[in-house]
Amino acid sequence: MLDIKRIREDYEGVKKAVESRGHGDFGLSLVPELDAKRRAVLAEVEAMKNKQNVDSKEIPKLKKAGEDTAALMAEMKELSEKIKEKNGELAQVETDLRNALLNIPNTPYEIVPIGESDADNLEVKKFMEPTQFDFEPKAHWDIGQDLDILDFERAAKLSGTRFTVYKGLGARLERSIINFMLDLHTSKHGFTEILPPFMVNRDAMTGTGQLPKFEDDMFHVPAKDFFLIPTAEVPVTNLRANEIIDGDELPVYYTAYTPCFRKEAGSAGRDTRGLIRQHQFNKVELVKFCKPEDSYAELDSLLAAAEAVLQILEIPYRVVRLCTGDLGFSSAETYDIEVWMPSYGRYVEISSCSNFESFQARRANIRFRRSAKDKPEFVHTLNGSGLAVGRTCAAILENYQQADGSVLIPEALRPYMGVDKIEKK
RNA sequence: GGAGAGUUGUCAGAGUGGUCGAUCGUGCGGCACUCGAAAUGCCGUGUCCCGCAAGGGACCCAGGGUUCGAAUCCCUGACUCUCCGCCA
Repeated sequence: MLDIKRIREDYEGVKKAVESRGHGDFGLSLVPELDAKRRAVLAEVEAMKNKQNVDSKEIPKLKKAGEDTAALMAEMKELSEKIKEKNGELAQVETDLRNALLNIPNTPYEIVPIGESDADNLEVKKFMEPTQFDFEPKAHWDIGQDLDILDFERAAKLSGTRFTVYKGLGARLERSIINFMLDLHTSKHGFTEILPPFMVNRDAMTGTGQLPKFEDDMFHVPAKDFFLIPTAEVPVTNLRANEIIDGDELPVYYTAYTPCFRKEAGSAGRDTRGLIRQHQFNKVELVKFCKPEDSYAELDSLLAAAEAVLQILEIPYRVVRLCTGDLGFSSAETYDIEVWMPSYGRYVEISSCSNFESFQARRANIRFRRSAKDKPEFVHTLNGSGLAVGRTCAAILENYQQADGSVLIPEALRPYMGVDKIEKK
């Protein structure tokens, strides 16, 4: 959520920033009028309430003096009804204003390139060259089926398309990747491990920006009005909702493994094979809370922590800075890490590292106090995948495949796997 | 799932219709005393909104209701605790 004061003071600047995303003004133009109306109605209501407060204090005094209060009380009754009416009007304007604000995306950071789609993203770094093979490499879905470690057909029997069953060393590989990532981030990068609920309420989903706009992308559990989390970002960021964090505690670093659930509603026909786009996938997430002045340095170190995973696993990747048109709703700046996927013949997103500045903090009401004397301020929140586990698994299968159909296990995973190779039985 | 109790400021814990934003204690900040500290004493200590300001409004789990007036009464919901049931 954008700061209403900022919209008031720099409407043109905010408008320009929001429109740089390329999808209109997201209803921003409704805000000034709603804001003005809210303040006008608020002033009226408060004036009436002031009269009510002052006059109703007279009643016990009059009663004590033995005077008749019937006339005054009748008058007050009338006022009370007017207040109720005006209050309804105020509540309506406030709801309208809040809804308008909740549907406006974050303003892109100044260095975000202007662009329409992922074609306009800017490559800022590259690690290793794309893997070369002296044989015809296979796609991970074929490798997985040939080695009997991935079973898409039986998964379809259980849950339909976009689900996978991992089997044997496949299941073990997925679990090894999760443990490797968590161990790396907790022991080398200073993150505290969190194991959160996988279902959350509406407030949490609104706090990080998934609601109200993207309800259709989420799996909903009607029995309790819960949502299956689309990313650990939701429970982990909202862990600190409605808190005032002691300034000395910042920055706070959390990491969490969770499954993620997404409808993938708008992506029919895309990535229908393999592990790339699933309704349920595993992810290790990194979340940070920090002081505003530190957030861009924290984004750099967050990105570095995520990159470290692929560097240690020795898998080729590149980093791109997303352009305005590709930037997520809540984000002010995002770097995507894209891993080399031989079956696609291109780089595929495996992590998205974003600085949300105060956008989520304002929605979820996450503040901090620099010292005991200072007023609370909103923190900046950041998060990034560290990394998507299923895609990492796919990248390992494809980049580490051998001519004989086996797959070598990256050195760093061998202690977790107990074997150095997956081969056909 | 059934029955009961509870949810108040950093914490602990009063308050059952009218100067209650809220007693007392504790914590925290400041001052005094002290060589320094402890102990003690004094003062100050929530958040949000509107307003240039003066000031005003709101918040005692959340949302409704009753009333001239609600932390206090009523209804609904969430959560916590105890007992029973069920269960990994």
